Amino acid sequence: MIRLDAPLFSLRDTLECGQAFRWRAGQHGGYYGFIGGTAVKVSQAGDALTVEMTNDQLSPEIIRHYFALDLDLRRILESVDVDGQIHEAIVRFPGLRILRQDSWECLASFILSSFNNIKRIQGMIERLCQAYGTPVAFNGFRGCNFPTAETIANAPERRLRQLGLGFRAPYLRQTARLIADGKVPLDVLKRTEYRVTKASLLHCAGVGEKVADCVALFGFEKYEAFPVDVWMERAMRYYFRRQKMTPKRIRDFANAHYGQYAGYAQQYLYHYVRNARRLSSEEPARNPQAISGEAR
DNA sequence: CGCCAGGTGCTGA
DNA sequence: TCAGCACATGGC
Repeated sequence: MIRLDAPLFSLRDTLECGQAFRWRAGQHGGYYGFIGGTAVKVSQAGDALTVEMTNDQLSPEIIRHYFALDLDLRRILESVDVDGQIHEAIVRFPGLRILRQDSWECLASFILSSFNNIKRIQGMIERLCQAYGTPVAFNGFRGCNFPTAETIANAPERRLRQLGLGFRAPYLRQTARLIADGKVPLDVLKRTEYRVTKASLLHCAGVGEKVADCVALFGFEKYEAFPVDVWMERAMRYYFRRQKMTPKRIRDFANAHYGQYAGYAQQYLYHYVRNARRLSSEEPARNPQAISGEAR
């Protein structure tokens, strides 16, 4: 068991804000999931973060890095706290941090996310892991870690469709082949600047502007990235009112408005409009999912 | 039962 | 460059 000091950190908001799809809440608090292929149980009490795993395979440094506890979140939030709406989101969900996920898993996951809902994305990924990942166990927790690009690249498209991946099956397979063959070098893209990383990701099948930004933000620490989906368009009505909104205009606006950590602002707004906007009297939630679906 | 979901790729103007 | 359309599937 490892204990870490985790000030200004919310495990729940961090794991349930939709950036990662494989964490599961345990029966008695805490979350089960994987860090770097190791099965773990993570729980939080106050500013103390506890990570349980088989004979402490992961170092405190690895864990601190995964949860981005080394970043000065207070300073980041101050830099994006530029208007009433983002301020509300920050006040409502302080401690939400952007994880440092495995880049391949992140890329694959967000290819599956397109034109889809989070519940089903989770199921698809789970079945993919059970079919092609390697089994890992920890106490009563049994799971499979995420399959490699090589494994997916060699999986028959028909089998992937049987897992319920639908029309995304060929996209995932083709992209897995690109990664396995080194045509898109993920390790290099960690070190390149945002524009370069995103441009490279756009070569992958099933990766458009939005998915590329998600992967840049969640898998490559590119905090300028501002993924625009339907929820973000809803949040942006606060600024655009009746003006014509296109994803590109929204991204340009966000980078100018929030600055170099626009991606952090995006994640706070995303979580906020999906979970807390209904607390505001000005605009009642129209989508049922925002009320009953994944709300607490 | 219809609508919606962390969109992308393709086509034709 | 951009609007319009098909795309698999399941939760609600």
